[in-house]
Amino acid sequence: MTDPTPAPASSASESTESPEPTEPRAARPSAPDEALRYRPAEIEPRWQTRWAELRLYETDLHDASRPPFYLLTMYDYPSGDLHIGHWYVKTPTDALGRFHRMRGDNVFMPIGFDAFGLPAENAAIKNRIDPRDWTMHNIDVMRRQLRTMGAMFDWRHEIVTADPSYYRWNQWLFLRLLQAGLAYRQKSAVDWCPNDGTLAREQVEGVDRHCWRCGAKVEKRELDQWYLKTTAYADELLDFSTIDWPEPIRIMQTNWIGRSEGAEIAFETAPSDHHAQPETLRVFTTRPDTLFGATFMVLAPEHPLVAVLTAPERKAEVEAYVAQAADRTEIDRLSTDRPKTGVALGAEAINPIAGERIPIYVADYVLGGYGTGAIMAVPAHDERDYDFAVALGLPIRRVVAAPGTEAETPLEAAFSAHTGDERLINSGDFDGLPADEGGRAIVARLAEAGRAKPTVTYRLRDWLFSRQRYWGTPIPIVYCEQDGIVPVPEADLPVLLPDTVDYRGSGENPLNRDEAFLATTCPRCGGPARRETDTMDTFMDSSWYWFRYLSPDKDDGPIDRHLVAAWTPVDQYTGGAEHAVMHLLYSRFFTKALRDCGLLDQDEPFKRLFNQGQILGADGERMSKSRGNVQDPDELVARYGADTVRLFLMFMGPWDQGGPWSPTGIGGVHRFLNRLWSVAVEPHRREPGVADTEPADLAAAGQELRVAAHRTLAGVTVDYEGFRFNTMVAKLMELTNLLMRYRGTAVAGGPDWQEAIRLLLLMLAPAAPHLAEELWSRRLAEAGEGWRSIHLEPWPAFDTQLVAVQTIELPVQVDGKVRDRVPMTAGLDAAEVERLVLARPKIQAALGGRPPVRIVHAAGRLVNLVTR
RNA sequence: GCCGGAGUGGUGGAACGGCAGACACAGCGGACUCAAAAUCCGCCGUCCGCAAGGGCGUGCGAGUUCGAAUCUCGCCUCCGGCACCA
Repeated sequence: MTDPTPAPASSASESTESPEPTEPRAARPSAPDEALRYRPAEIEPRWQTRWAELRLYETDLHDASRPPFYLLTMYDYPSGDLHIGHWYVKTPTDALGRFHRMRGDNVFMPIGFDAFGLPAENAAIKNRIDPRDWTMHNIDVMRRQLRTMGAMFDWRHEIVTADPSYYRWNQWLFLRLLQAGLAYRQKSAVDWCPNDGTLAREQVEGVDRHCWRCGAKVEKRELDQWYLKTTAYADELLDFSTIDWPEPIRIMQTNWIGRSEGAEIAFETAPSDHHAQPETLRVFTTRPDTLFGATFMVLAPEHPLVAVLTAPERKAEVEAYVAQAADRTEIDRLSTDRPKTGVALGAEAINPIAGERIPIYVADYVLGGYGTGAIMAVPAHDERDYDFAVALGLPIRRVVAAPGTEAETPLEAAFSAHTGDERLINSGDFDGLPADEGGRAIVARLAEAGRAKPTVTYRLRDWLFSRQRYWGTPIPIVYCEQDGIVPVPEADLPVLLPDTVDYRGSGENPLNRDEAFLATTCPRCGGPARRETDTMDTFMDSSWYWFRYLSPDKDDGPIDRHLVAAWTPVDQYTGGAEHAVMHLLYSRFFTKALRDCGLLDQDEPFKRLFNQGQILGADGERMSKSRGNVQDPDELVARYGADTVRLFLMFMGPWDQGGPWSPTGIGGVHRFLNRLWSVAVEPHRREPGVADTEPADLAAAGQELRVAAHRTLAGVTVDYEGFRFNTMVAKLMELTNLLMRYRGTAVAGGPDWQEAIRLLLLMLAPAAPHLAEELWSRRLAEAGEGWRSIHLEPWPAFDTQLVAVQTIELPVQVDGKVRDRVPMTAGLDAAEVERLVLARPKIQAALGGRPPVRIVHAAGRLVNLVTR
């Protein structure tokens, strides 16, 4: 999704020098029969075709006989080709879906493309091609690449957001939000990228404030913009109680929303020669308890009262400062270690509780966009105010002190500790009150006079929704000289994006020059009107796409209420954590907004979320064509087959961890599949050079196999449930290695062997679907049974008798150090265990004649003899 | 600066209060081969020791516990997010 990978620069892949000396398909003269060799290049396309013919992955959304399981993976921006990172997200997700399906769920796993967005336009400008052609071509390439994964995507439900059949409903939904009062237009300073136009706050990254897509430095510009009222849901968005999401994401969203409780306090300005009229200056503070310590006030440079209150003799300096603040590069403005600057307005305000007159300053450390854009400055108890006061030589008055602190002890830094024991000082009637209580009392006293009220503010801003770009959903609005802003009637949707665009090599929106698009009539008065040329942020597309997947062709509404009720919220969503505060927050907002528009009956979009890690380039940097560190999966698939690539990605490490890409080890996974193949296909064969050793006890060996198979099954089941694919693969390797040991002996081919192979294939089916299917079909044919896809088999149940531990080797510690391992039957009582343990010579030696003063039993796991 | 996450063999990792290093990669040795490749088998934290065995080991330092890679506190390093939010 919204992958910022730039347009394909040049034909990329210089043939990656593989560190593997392995050549998997080298001729093996010792294998006489071609049909007995594992050849993924032959079996994988064959089964993919067969599955498609059988419509194996076309989910019947109306099948009520099985529980629905909506498995969603973030759709992709069609940047032109898949890299290994796409496989890293999608193939374990597919394994999870297949596992759920075998467990009896009706799994729906759709796929689509986030097709609007800037790279298409950048490519268009650069290469003089149509963004639509570029996008659609890329989608074709990616469809083909996605199919090589062998994933169970239901392609009948594919979505391409740049298609009018999709974006028409963006427009329809926007009109509903507008009706509901959740969309509005406002002129305001916005972050502006010279290449990419307007950026959302979230799209500006880093200390130097660069564009998240192109990296260019972001400027400020005043524009009329469309906004969506995300802030209306700030409190509801803080509630995660009904969803199971990773804690880091919940924390990031919580911080992003940034709720603070405090009070709004109204100060009056003191009448002066140049401004006799008192003005009200509202401030927001989280520390009303420190009101008596306010020794000055600060307005943000954008504050409307700056110009009003400035004394004539201060005018030049104040205006210069404001202008400088506006121009100041964002690097300076945002750097927290920059010395505080500011200038006095030459005006004073009156502290509403103390009656004291305090000077008013303008300073850029106060933000125009937060709270009221003005603060009461309490240097004694706020670090920033302290720095400012020191820089300008302003008074600092302590009003809160810990018990036992001398009230007049000079402060060397702002005192903002909060243990609950602090008391008010220098605060008139309020002296001696605990800080919390004092704050409430001060607000209450002011509230009586209408000069304060408890207030909550948020860091979260409304969603800046307009983009000055061509390649997006046109906002369905016209501007009429008579009627002003007029929504396009539903019946006239979609407002189509014109097919031909005239780029002139600039990032400026070509719609602004497109007369055929611009000129229209007012739906209200029929007079001449102009169309809105802004298009929607592409996060609009991704804010509801999972609803549309259920009924992508529905042409009388955006969503199918029945299917939505039956299938959503999404049961499991997978994708990258880079969307923590954008897509994942907008989607939650949007779901709630649609609910309040009466279109849905649910509060959250995604019940459960899993963030897989990110695969970086071999250099540890983000994979991108420009860095030349992209791993092409096609190359690996050609060499090893899709199943090996899938399994390798699962085996690399914990799925949520990611890490730098390294193909080291893929050969090991491939060898594993070859071994698995050979134990299944040629159980009786013995490799040249292997000694002829029959197990001494055939029955015991058989039992060992059965026990191992069932224990593997028990473990693998838990691993799939917990997304622990790496240990799942390791367990399958262990079982295969055990089978390998008995290959070519009398155990091979027997019932226990057959049982182990059967379970092994079923366990492997979600992860390596082609190989499992091939071996399964051979097995059925050999047994003379009719063919049935392994992917329609139920997940096997393990035998609890076999899984239960019969004998153990109990580790025995003396004073915490392991000294021996004692074999015994499981489940012995403590006395018996003790007797066995103490009889061991090694233990006696370790005790050295000292009797244990205490014996700790961890039943079945360990015994610790303590002599101290 | 604040908020997250992570530090375990040569490497990816496993174990998540109870046998540290499962499973792999790389390396070393062997079998097979005229030979090589492929395949199969074995060894593989570190130090002392011929061995048996023992010492030391999970970023550093304390602590809790019979017992800590795992829990607590304080540091260090790396990665991600936020960044004057009053």
